[in-house]
Amino acid sequence: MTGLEEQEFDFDFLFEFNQGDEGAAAAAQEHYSYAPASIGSALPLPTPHPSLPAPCHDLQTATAGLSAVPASHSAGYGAAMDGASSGYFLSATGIRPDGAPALESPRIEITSYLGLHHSSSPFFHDVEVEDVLPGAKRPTATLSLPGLEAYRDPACLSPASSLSSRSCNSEASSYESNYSFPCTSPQTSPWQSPCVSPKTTDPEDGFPRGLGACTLLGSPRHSPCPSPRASVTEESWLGARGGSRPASPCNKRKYSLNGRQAACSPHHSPTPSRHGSPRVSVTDDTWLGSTTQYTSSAIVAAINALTTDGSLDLGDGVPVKSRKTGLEHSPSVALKVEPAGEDLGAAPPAPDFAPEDFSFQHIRKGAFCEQYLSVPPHPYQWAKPKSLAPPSYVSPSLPALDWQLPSHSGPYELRIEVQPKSHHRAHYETEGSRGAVKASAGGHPVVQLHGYLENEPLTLQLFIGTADDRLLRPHAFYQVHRITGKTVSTTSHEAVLCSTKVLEIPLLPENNMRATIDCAGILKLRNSDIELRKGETDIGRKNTRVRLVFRVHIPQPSGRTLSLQVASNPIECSQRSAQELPLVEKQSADSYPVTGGKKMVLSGHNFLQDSKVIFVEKAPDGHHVWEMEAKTDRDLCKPNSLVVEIPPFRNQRITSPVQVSFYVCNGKRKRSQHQHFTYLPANVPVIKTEPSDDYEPAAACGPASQGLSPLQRTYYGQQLAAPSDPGSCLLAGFPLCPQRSTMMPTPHSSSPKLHDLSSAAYTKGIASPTHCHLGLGQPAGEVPAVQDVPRPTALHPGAPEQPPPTMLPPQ
DNA sequence: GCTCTGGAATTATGT
DNA sequence: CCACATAATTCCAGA
Repeated sequence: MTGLEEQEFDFDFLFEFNQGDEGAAAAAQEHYSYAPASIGSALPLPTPHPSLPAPCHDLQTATAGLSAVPASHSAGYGAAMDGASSGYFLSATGIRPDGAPALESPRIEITSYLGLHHSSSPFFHDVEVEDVLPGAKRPTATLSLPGLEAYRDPACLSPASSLSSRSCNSEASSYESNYSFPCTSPQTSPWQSPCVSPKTTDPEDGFPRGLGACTLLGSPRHSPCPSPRASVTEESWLGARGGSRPASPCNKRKYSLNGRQAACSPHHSPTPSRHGSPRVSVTDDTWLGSTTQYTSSAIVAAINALTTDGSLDLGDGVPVKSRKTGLEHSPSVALKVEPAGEDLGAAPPAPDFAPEDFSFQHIRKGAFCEQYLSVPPHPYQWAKPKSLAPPSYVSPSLPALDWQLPSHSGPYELRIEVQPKSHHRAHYETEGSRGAVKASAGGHPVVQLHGYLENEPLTLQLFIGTADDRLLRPHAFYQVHRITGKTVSTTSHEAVLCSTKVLEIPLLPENNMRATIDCAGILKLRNSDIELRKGETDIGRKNTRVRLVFRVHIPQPSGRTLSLQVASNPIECSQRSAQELPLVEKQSADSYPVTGGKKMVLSGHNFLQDSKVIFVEKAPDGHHVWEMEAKTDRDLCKPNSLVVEIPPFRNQRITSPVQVSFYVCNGKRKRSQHQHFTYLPANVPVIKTEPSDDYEPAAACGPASQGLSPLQRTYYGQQLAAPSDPGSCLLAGFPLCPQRSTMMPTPHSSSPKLHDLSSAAYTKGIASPTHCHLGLGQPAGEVPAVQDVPRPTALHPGAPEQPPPTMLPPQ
């Protein structure tokens, strides 16, 4: 709350961070040989990388931009990163122009990358692009280009997405150590920074209320596409694509075969990691494994965090297709897409806002964008589109999208009053919009900021986040899609942050800081487009659950900005799942003594009389240690509810809580996501204690307990710490989920908790050395709500990483 | 004429 | 390398 506290937090955070970094760094080095030098230096790099910024189009441009901008934000981030950093950053920042060192590394990678591509040929397009660009820059530029295009813009493919989310932030988040740090980090930082930098420093000023500005710079890439789809008029796409399908598929496959490798190699060069199978990473197992890696990932994360945008993406990430599309489509894209206006990119700021926009919006855009974005004209064709890109502003100071933020702090609480339906069929770029996300009871989700008594309107940011067990972060395969039309009553504006589309919705005092979200649809990006991105480690297959993530940035008297965030319950976005797969939305109990026997009511969808409920205990390595089919009451089974008897745990003598999971199975491969459940020692009181119990045990037990992932532990701990939450924990019917239910946000077990944490809690968690060592990024996961404007960064805890073994989504 | 949808054909990917 | 199953994408058509 107060400044003091906040400061403390930050402080702690930093402190840890540093430690963490070191550790991480060390780890990283261990893992990656190349890393050492590069990493260390790299991080600092913050420098922008020319390439990055470049948004989109032009290398040149980008470059220019970079230098020009220097990266404010990078600085900020940088600081965060290196521990020492702060100082470090500063210097860097100030200096920063190019930070030679940093650049170098990136460049190198890039170059290679390019070269590879060319040679590899798979990505022809890229080549072309490059050609366009002046050779000199190429190295850097190259990267950017890809990214840009990738970005989707145009038509592309997954424009937005492509980079999507993660790029910036996430990567790190990504967690996976696999990454090629080398590549990534360097790139990332550099790039991003560039983006940010522009203005970075104070972005805030510009933003009035917290918006976020966006950024686009980074966006450059975005811009291009930003919405390509979003606005999408898909038409363009269609046209462009021609054989759209072919394209993607083809590409994809190719990639997988060649492309990927090719790509990898290049990229990899630096990094070995990525190994070709990014996909792998996703799986649970992977995670588990990765856990150890945290450190490295943490580093990466940090880096990413620092960098605002996801440079990586751009560079490598972009799939060939994208490029292609970009080239091909861009023209069209530019035209069409944006006309709509809204979407980003295209149009200049003005359009969107138009009448509706509020003054503040205008302010932002105009001012910010321009300020920050001063994007040079684009020489190249495709450049145009990009330039059009919207104005997003990135404010360096604002927390990266993959940072974990609390939902409440002091008097403020950002709450989802009406949750979205658990199913929403996302639309592809090739399709028309499938409408806005709706509430289960009809109507639309509603979000409200409580405790805000000022008269200044604020901006509510909305983006599509992940719904797996890992820390919440922008979803790489889905983007929010702005819906407009007569049926939409809520004004909104689309911006792109680090390749993640963000819908900005005004929160007005006259409306009690409450907003009905009837303007948000969900766009599905082709897996093939995203998976090819350079830093992308997540796999799209079966990764169809998302959460709506809302953020609000509240200016504080002290000049800092308090950022709050809440995530909705998970939303299944695939067509098939909506029709066949069982889905558990709620469970009447989150924990129970090992004796079992209690009836638990599951609410959700697609339950059948033949549905089976399987309880599973996984070892840290992901292997199933125990499986038990629970008894279900067929008579009470309804499509939306299922009564199951909690089976006795295999070990009746546990002394600390053991986390397991269960899922509903309708046959063969029709299984729901795993739901968390905690078995308590026989004599432990069920209800309230849970959190605490879990926590302790977890800590004590260590991995063995397995069930508890680091994250969870953290969460629990946090909860405990936070006074406020505790109550919530109990939720009437749903102990575990309390948060969900109560608070709202969190869908999956873990995340929710995070959100709830109070700042204090937050701090706490982070602070604990333990966490750091663990690598947890978890702690890091959450970031202090308040940030100094200037400081942007910091910490990014970045490291989100931590994947709890258990948590991983099963599927 | 256009958007929103539900359904389903095709294509891609994993085993 | 083929066949089969399942997931992902693209198309269609009706409201």
